[in-house]
Parts: sequence; C-alpha cells; structure tokens
Amino acid sequence: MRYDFTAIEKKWQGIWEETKPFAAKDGGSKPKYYVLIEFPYPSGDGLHVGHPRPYTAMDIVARRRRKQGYNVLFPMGFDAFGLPTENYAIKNKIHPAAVTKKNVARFTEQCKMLGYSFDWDRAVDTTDPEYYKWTQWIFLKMFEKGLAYKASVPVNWCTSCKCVLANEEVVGGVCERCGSEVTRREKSQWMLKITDYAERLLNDLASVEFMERGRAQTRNWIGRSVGAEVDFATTAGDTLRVFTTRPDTLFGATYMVIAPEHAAVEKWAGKLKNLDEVREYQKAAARKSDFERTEMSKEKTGVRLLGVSAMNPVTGWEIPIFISDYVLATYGSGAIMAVPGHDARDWEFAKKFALPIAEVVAGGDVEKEAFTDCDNGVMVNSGFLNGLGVADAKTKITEWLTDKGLGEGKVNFKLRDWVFSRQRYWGEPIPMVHCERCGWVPVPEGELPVLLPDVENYETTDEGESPLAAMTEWINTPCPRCGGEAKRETDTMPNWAGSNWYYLRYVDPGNENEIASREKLDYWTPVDWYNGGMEHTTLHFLYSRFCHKFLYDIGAVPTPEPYKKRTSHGMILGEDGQKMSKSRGNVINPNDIVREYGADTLRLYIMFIGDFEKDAPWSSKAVSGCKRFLDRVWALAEKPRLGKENEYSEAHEKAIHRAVKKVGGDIEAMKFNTAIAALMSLVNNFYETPPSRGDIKALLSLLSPFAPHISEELWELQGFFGTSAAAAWPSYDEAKTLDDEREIAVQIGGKLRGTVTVPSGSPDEAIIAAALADEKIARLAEGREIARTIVVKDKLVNLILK
RNA sequence: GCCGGUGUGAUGGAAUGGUAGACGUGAAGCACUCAAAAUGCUUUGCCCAUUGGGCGUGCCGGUUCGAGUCCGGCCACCGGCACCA
Repeated sequence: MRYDFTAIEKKWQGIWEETKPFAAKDGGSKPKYYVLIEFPYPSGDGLHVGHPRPYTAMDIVARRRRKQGYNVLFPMGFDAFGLPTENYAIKNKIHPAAVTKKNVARFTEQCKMLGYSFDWDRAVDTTDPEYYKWTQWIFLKMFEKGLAYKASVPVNWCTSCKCVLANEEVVGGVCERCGSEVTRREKSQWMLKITDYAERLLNDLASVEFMERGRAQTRNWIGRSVGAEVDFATTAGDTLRVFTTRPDTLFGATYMVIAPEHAAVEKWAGKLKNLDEVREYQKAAARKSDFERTEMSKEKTGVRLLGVSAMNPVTGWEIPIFISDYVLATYGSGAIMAVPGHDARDWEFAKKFALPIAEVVAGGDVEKEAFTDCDNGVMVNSGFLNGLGVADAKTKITEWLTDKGLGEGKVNFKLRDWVFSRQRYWGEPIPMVHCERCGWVPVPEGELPVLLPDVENYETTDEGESPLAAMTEWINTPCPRCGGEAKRETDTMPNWAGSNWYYLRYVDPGNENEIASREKLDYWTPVDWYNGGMEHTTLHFLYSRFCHKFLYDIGAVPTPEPYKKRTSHGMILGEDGQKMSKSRGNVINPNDIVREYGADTLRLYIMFIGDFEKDAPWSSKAVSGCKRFLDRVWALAEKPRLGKENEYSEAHEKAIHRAVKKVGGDIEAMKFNTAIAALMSLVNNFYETPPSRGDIKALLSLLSPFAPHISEELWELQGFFGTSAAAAWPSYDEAKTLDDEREIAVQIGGKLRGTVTVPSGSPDEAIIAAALADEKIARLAEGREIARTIVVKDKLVNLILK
C-alpha cells in the first residue's frame, strides 16, 4: 500500500476534532505544563510559511510533554484588532468584524490542516467584546493607580496610517508597519507609565530564561544609566538642572546646553538680548524631522543665549548657556553641563564655538580630542577631587552635591512612557469619559465592555481624529460621576493592548466575572515556555511583562513574571535568500506544500531546515528529502513485523536507546534539525537490518510529535496499544547507549594516524597496548621512545614520541 | 560609536577541548527496467600519490599532548541601540 498522506491526514484530523484528545484539563494529579506561541494576526493572506516554524516547534514540545506525563495547556487565539483589517474593510466597504471572522476561520482551518494539537475550545479573539471587556478593565485599573494619564506630548505621526505610533513602532525614522515617513506632532494622548517599571523590567529579566541576544536588546532599549542631577545657578536668579553620568568631571564643565524646546527659554525670554536669533533656531529645529535631527554625521549647530549665563557650582566660573538640537528635550532634564575635555560631542561643539576645554582626568590630550575612555584615569584640576580615581570621584562629588543641596544621585532610562492612543476605528475603545466639570472620569466597571459602535466610515479624519469622533450619539453620554453632559474618549487602544494579557485568558476563557479565576491562574501560570519572534522583544514581550507586573501589584495574578522561558525562531526566507514578499514573488504557500507532500512532510522539513534560531532559506528540492524519509518509514512500518510490542531487537537496542536520548535532548535544546537527523539515521539502520515490532513502535513513538498523522496511522496498522500521541515517551538507559566495543582514534604527536578497536571501558594500558599492536602505528613508533601518552577513555589515545 | 550574534564542502547545515563535514539536498556510478521515473545500494572537502602523505572550519598570533571549539588582535556579514549627556 502506498503512503496516501492526504487520506491519512484527513482521517486523523477528523478523529482529533471529534475526540478532542488535546483538550487541557484544569487540575488533576499530573504536573502542569503551559506551552505558548505568539498568537497570529489573522491577515487576509492566510497562513504564511513562516507561521508553521514556531507552531510546529512548540507543537512538538507540547506533544512530547503529554507523552512525558504532563497535563499540557497548548492554546491558540487571534490578535485580530489592527490596521490591515481596517484598511481592507475601508477599501471593500465591509465591516472589519466580518473581515476578521472570515480570516480567523481561514487561519483556524489551516492550523487544523497542519495537525497542531491546540486546545481549540480555549481559543480567544481579542476583538470579541467578552475579551476586550477585560482589556478595558486593565486600562481602568491602570488609570485608578495613576499609571494611565492623558498628556499633550510630541508624538510620532505616521503620515500614511494617519495614526500615532509608539516609539517602539518607529524603525529608522519610518513607520514599522507601512514604511512611510513619520513626523512629529503635538497631540493629547493617553499614556501608560511603563517607565515606573523600568528598573523591575530590567532586573527581573534575570529570572527569565532568554537568549543573550534578547536580553541585550532589552537592556539597550531600557537604557539604564547611572549618574547625578546637578543644579546650576543662573544669572536669571533661578537654577538649571542637568543630568550627567559623569559628575566627576564637574570641574571641567565650561558651558551648558539646553534643548531648543526647553522651558527655560520662555522663562528667560525677557532677558535675552538675541531673542530673535534664538526663536529662529527654535523654529528651524522644530521643522526638522526626528530623523534629520539625530543624524550623527551632521555638524553641530547652536545659539548662545545672550543675557543669561550659569555658574559652575564647584569652580565658581560664569559659563555660557547655548541652545542646540544635539540636546534632546525628552531625556534627563533636557539640559546638560558640557564637559568638552571628556565628551566627544561637547568637544566638537566647543571647537566650533571656540569655547574653553578643560582637562580634569589625566592621560589624554584634550586639545587634540576628547579623552573619553578614561574610567581608570586620575582626577586633575578638580579641587578636592584631585588625585582620586574616576569611580571614587563620582562617589565623592555626588555626596558633596547632596550635602550642599546642589544635586543628588540619579538613574535615568531611555525607555519612555507608552503612547497608548490610536486614532483608528478597529481597536478597543478607551473606557473614559470627559466631563467639563469632573475632567476624565472612568466608565464604571459594571458598564464594561464599552462596545465599538457601528459607523458608516472607518477612515480617520484629516485632523487626525478617530472615526468614532463623528458618532455624536455614541460620544455624548452622561458623566458617570456628576451625571452632567460629557463625551466619550474617541481614541482606541493600540493593537498591543489585547496581546498584553491573552495568555491569562486561555487559562479561563469563559470567565464572566474576572480575567481568570485565581484558582486556575494558580494552577496554570506562569507560562512554562513561550516562543515568539525576535522582532517583538522590545514590543509585545516587554509590554506584556509590564502589564503582568502591574496585574501582580494589584493582586490580580499570582506571579511577578508571566513567562519562565522565552525562545525565538529565525525567519523562513525565500529560495533566493531574500525575505519572502509578494512583490519579490518568492512566497511559499503552506497549502501548496501540504497538497503536494502532506502536512507531516511540511512539519518535518520546516524543522529540519536549519538552526531554529537562525534565518533559513526555503529549498523546494530539500523538502523532497523529508518526504522520502516518511516514504521510507511507511515502507518499513506498514509490513507486519516479528517480535514483542514492548521489546527491542538485539540488533537495534543500542541505536534506539541512543535515539531516545538524542531526540529528547535535542527537543529541549530546540535542535529539531539534529533530532530529525537522528531519526533518519535510525531508519537508515533499519534498512540495513530489518527492525522488530518493538523497534518500529519505538520509532513511531519518537516520530509522533514531529509527524503525528503518519505515526498514528502506522501505529494503528501495527495494532499497537492506544495511540502514538498518548503512549509514554520511551525511556533510555545510559548503559545501553554504549557500544561493547569502541573505535579508538590513535594519534601520534596529536596527528591522527589510525584507529584501533577495543572493548568499551578498556583501561588506559590496554588501549595503549592495542594501539602499539597496530601494524601501522607500530611501524611509525618503531625505534622511538614514548615520552608520554594521553588517553581519553573510549575515544582516543595520543602517543608523544621523543 | 556602543551592545549582541555569526563566519565550516557545490548547498542547508553537524560536531560536552579529543577521528571536522552527522543528516539532508545536489552530483557521479551500479542494480532493477525495453527505456525512463520511482526505489535500493555505493562514492562524493581539496591537492599529490603505488602503499601512503600533505593541506583544510574568515585572517594573524597564543595556550594545549591535541583548537571549528579557549585566549589576544584583526576582517567581513547580520541584528539591536544610536547626539540618551
């Protein structure tokens, strides 16, 4: 009989649909294990061949865990709010909810086609009001705790999406989603105080198992720096506060620079003798896009404020103040003390404006260039700091500043608060009401969810207002506090809002009274293993950790971190080695592969394709290698075999024990490619010496997480007990993985000169004797004294000759 | 510039400091076949050669009996951050 993958896969998918063998039970005697993949955005294009990589990987983990006796939760859902759906709806004049429904149905069907063991009864959809009710509830709680606030801030505005973007969504000066230009706009926006959690998000990363690449990326993004704030008195009679990481160089501060937007300019306007010039510079800076402003190669510009100057608190010098766009308004206090002797940017600026450059750490030549690499230097020209090392000087000056009330130690972060408003339709309404009398008032919890109303037009207005702004009867609502006239917030949440907490909902998806019951959260959380894309490290992954920590603080969840272990996969590239895209015409559709080779072959190939963490180009040719492997398995296992079901043949016992060890270990290390290679080797062995019934059973049990349909079919054909999915993962005996005899490499002076075969575990002397007994080795060693021998048990002997 | 990662046959990629190139693709050959496909088996890093030997993991050094692996210094590519004081 031929391997009819189409019929087999259809048959088993039908059985799984009906008997739900992968449904997770809340509680029980087995240990729990929560496996999570990032739920997809159900786009109109359907599943991309990139999706099956993480899905298959985690399906393998989930299926293996079940075989190991765990109670496994492996859920799936849809992150369905978002722009593409909205744009599609606008273009085709369909309601986004209808588009979403269709896309979700298609994704679901495709996942089922690939045989994933998701617990479909727990599927969530972020656009379901019963779901977003809780997304809104979390927002209300954040508002209650002062973590959600409305502020007028300069925001990133995507000119094409007509929408505000979070900093995380701007990549290289353009919109992460559409690649269009991003400009600055001042807008009143809901903000989330993620900065309050910066320290914890950074520190607690230590308790998450995560690759170094991801940790480093998170560290960069949070951007913690330690320094001090210092107050400089000014001739305007006030003080100017700066942040510096180098308080030790305070004696070298010869001028100050403030950002063009700094409030002090307005405050001092009356005193400035060159106000016109200053205004001109401010205007020019405002015109520039962020991207232009931050271009490094650009020459420094600035204007000196005439009429106001500052005083260096330690030297007593009167020092000039400049405005320049190399100082950012949004970091620290928007002002710096410039130490041209020890900062490259300040040095460049000082040279251009002919400002004095003071050396305060010995060792460089500050006239030639800034001496910045001076952590081990010694302080000079620095009064009471002279002779101290840089580190000691930092401590001493910070103490001194604190004593005198001139400043204090301070930690700053690059991380900014999260802009949480979007001027779009297809998102969760922000459950807030604005009342002239009471200000911003939260919608009472009992009135959640605030439903998205049906509107005629989904397009953002040209003024940048949400389509909801045109819905007067929806907008006008009594103030929940005073009952007076009030208006609803018309902005919606960004599409990250729903994905912040979805893993909590899977635990208890039908709960009408809370996010999830405490009992179920206690049982299932934290997520044991979470796999997702590297591109979400500073977006979804960071956001959801923040959200989770907040929920922990208000007692809504039992753990401070949502995920125990995080892994990431590489991209599947086109055959040309380029990113797959419609415009390049190098897109592989999983449906085509399933039709031609079957789901099991696709699953196997996508795992065999290469190192899971690295990008890998698709190869149409190489797919057939995996199909060939399954054909070979089929041909072996469809025949009746001799022997007992639960015994291995003598010929293959060792190979099987080895394969069990290798495949299991490789799955844990996400080295699926070598796990499959080990299975292929085992099958190659079976072709050399026919396997027994028990040998076949072991092979199918190991293969079952990778290629579940064919494994199940052959399992049934062989009449083995139960199903391959439910059968226990085979155990191995270390002693049985070892050969009786070992081939020992014989080196002379470190160079391989031959091999000898000795019994396993032979003592060193026996190995040396065997090596010297070898004809070739004996010849090479003849007449020369052996100065030294190195023996690596069961592996190698190295003879050092004089 | 800072942080992180990667560099191995024609090719995707394997190798806890211990026989480099597992497994797969591709290629070549043999068997089966009228023939082809499919399948099965064999070979396949480079160079010289008769046994055999030399050279090989981006480059240059070092440590070691022994280095793809560890250390120092470079080069290239990829990713993140980037005038963050």
